[in-house]
Amino acid sequence: MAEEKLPTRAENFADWYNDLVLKAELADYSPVRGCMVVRPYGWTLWENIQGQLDRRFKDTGHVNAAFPLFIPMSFLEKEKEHVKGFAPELAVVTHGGGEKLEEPLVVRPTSETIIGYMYSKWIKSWRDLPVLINQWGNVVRWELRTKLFLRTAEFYWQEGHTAHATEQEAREETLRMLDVYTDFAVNEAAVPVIKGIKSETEKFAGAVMSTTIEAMMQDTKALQSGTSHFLGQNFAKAFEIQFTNQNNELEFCYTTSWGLSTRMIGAIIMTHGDDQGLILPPRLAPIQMVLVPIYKNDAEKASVMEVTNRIWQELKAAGIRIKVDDREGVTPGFKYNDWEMRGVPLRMEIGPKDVEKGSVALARRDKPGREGKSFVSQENIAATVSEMLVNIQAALLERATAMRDSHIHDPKDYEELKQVVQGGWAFSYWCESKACEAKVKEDTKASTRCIPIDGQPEHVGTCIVCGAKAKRKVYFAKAY
RNA sequence: CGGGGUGUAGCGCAGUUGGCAGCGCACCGCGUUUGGGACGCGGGGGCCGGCGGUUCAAGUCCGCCCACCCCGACCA
Repeated sequence: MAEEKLPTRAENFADWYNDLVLKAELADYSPVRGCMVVRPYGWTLWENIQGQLDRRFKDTGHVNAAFPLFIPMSFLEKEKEHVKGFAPELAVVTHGGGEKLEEPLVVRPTSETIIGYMYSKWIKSWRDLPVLINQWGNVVRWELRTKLFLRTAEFYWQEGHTAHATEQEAREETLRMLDVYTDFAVNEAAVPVIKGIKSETEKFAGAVMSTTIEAMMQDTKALQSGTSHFLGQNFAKAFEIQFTNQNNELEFCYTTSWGLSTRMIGAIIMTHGDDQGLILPPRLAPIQMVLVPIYKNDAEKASVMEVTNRIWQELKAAGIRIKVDDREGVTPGFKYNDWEMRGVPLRMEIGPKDVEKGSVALARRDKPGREGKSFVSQENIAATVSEMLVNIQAALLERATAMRDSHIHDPKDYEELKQVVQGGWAFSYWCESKACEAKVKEDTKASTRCIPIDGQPEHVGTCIVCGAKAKRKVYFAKAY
């Protein structure tokens, strides 16, 4: 049961986040350092995320499969950049069945290698392509500093792995899946994101090009919320994923990979939550509406519960995820706070006065106090509730977008850039040199987040750091 | 892995010159309550992070170790 208040976001955003995750019962610390236990409420949220993504993957022609947790160490070593990137954070199994293993097994940090190996077995002809497979699973990366959902040693995600005959097709796939993520984030999670391309230093180990969706949290830090990589022929060459083309010539495939993890839950928390607790977007919320019956004695209870049950049936039949909080011995006020902590988007109260008047009270989670409260007729209640959930979903996206846009700046010089990244993002011309990127990081702790795909200026400009000619603009921001 | 901090009931903490291990919340029982975090009465719960030392006596003093948290370097 949730109890007591959270620290405010202004006081201490990090503590607010941690406390909220625990008190809303999304997750808990595990006895294993850096790992988390996802509790039923958090997992149901993840299942809803999975459902929406999986639907989109199937709609774009992908199928699911499952690959093993263990990967031979030698597989990782086959792609030079890949192993360099992941070596420091690998968990390695050296023993099995009481015997030392001949070759150590890596607990997968991602599955490009083992899937590449399998693809080389499965792909022979251009007729076998494209291969469009997704896997839902867990991976392990031995992180030094962890934070629930945002960075844990083990996390849950999906990883899509595709193989194509041509570079163009693989590049299109990379961007198609980035669009899927964008559509999901914006329209299901109500998290506004900017899609763009990662710099050379920020890209995935082994990729030719990494793309990302970046979201701004309420502390203005950036959160990479999903990534899609064009891997070129790097993994195809490492694992000999080859096919015979229509001219009977042997060619290497072009591959992609793309992933979105339980980190998205962190994005939702830090995008929408307030000082009362979590606020969940209705489309993903495990419980969309909680119904609190109110009564003083048995007579009132009988009449209130009659109406409560009728409305419960009606809303359930309309497909609304609803819970009746009929706990005895806790006051309605306690229940309000309890469900607000858990972020349930809408609350309905039914008391003796409502029974009398044929009304119910509705309270929107996104608008605290009187502003979010309304009294509506019991007539057509399913339509009223559905409409309100749609409105809440839209209001969350609108509020988050306004917050983000008001914290993106276009600094006029480097001095101003150093200022703005302390409390927002800078959108500036950049010459795309590692030196300038490193200088910003050194001076401000802000890194390049992405070169956005949309919204690039028509004209060339000058790099905000060194003044050299720059074709494109990039976002600089502190990041999680 | 460097710097700082904290370890006492599920959580948050107090514990004086070393002298019976406590408080608040939570939990259990009974009763009264219930439209914004109710109240009364009763109750259960401890390897005081671990190991060693000093002492008649250690939560308290000393040494070593461990764990976790925060800040840095690395990251979905």
